[in-house]
Amino acid sequence: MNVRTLCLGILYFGEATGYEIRKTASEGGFSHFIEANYGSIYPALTKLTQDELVTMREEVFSGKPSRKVYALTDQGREALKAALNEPLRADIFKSEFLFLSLYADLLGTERLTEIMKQRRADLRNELTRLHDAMGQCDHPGSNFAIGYGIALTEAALSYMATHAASASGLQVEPARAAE
Amino acid sequence: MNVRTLCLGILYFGEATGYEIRKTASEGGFSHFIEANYGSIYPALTKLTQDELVTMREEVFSGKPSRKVYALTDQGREALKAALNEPLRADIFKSEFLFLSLYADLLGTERLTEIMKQRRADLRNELTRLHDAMGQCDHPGSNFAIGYGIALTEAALSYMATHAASASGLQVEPARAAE
DNA sequence: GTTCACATGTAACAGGTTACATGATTGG
DNA sequence: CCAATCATGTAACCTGTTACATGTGAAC
Repeated sequence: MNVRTLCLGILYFGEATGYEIRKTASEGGFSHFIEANYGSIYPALTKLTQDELVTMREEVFSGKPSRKVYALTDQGREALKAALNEPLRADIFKSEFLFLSLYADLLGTERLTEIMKQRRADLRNELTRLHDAMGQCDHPGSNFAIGYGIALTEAALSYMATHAASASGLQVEPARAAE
Repeated sequence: MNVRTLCLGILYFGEATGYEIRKTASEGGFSHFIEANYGSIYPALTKLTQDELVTMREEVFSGKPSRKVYALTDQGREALKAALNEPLRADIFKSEFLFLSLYADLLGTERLTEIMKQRRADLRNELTRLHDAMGQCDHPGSNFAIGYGIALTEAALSYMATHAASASGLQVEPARAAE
């Protein structure tokens, strides 16, 4: 799923500026399964406007920075539909954390425990963020997606809790084997 | 984490060909948190050989396709360590499936149920694959990573099960609201 | 007065993906 | 005989990331 479709998708819920689109994608309820930054969003919006899939209205206030508000056109809605009907791609999951965990014996206890601690903190933050997002919206599709995120984050957290001991265990094992 | 580090990491567990590295990354126990294909692996291995982080030995059998077996050098092991000690990047998770679920009302019941069914099948397959991988290795780091994958996949599956009804629910909701 | 949130955009660059190109061996 | 698996590699392309560049208003 490319940035174009992402923009169309977010604009489906209502008009927005590039700034707001990025915020929704990187901090809002969508952020756990989507990524996008300015460098890709702004050019995409320009292109989308040229293609007449969105309209742009510039709001200028004297003194204030002007904002460009984008809105979906009928063509844009059709383009979104078309994109949604294309063959579904598999999820992408890349985790440096899990990659690192494979090399626990190269890492040293200190860094390893630091990493495990950090990860649990990150997961707790993510969970809070998701609960907030859930509270702020009653759209059924969003609730399904956010609920999914909550379920997985809770599972991760609980796995970390039951395997906290393994953090050191991972590291000690090779030495034990040598005894 | 780039393909270079990935190659070093896989070679840490023993020598391998480019073909085998790709297989480990895309089908083996690592595949749920890593991705890599030939187009990036082969050039990376060539570069790594030039930089003397790995050695290459060509095995030629008359009639058979020759294979190039790569192995980590001491320098390579150090480079891996260095890479592992760099600041840890956040996980990347992108899901077209969850994105689609936001637009259930645009999708039509047929496609929606099809997608939900497919996803549950995919998750079951993934779970089987992970259990197999777990059975085939007793390295503690790998077990931690695979166990993590199993925990999350099970959570996803169980979420799908309890929200299977929502598949149609998602779709029906807007219509209900209009009644 | 300084930091944070709002707000837009460009350009160079890195990185990886897809498709192409080729060929042997093994098992059904 | 045909499909799958083993096996290597290139080149064009796309896509997105990072860093840069700039400026206002509000809150603390």
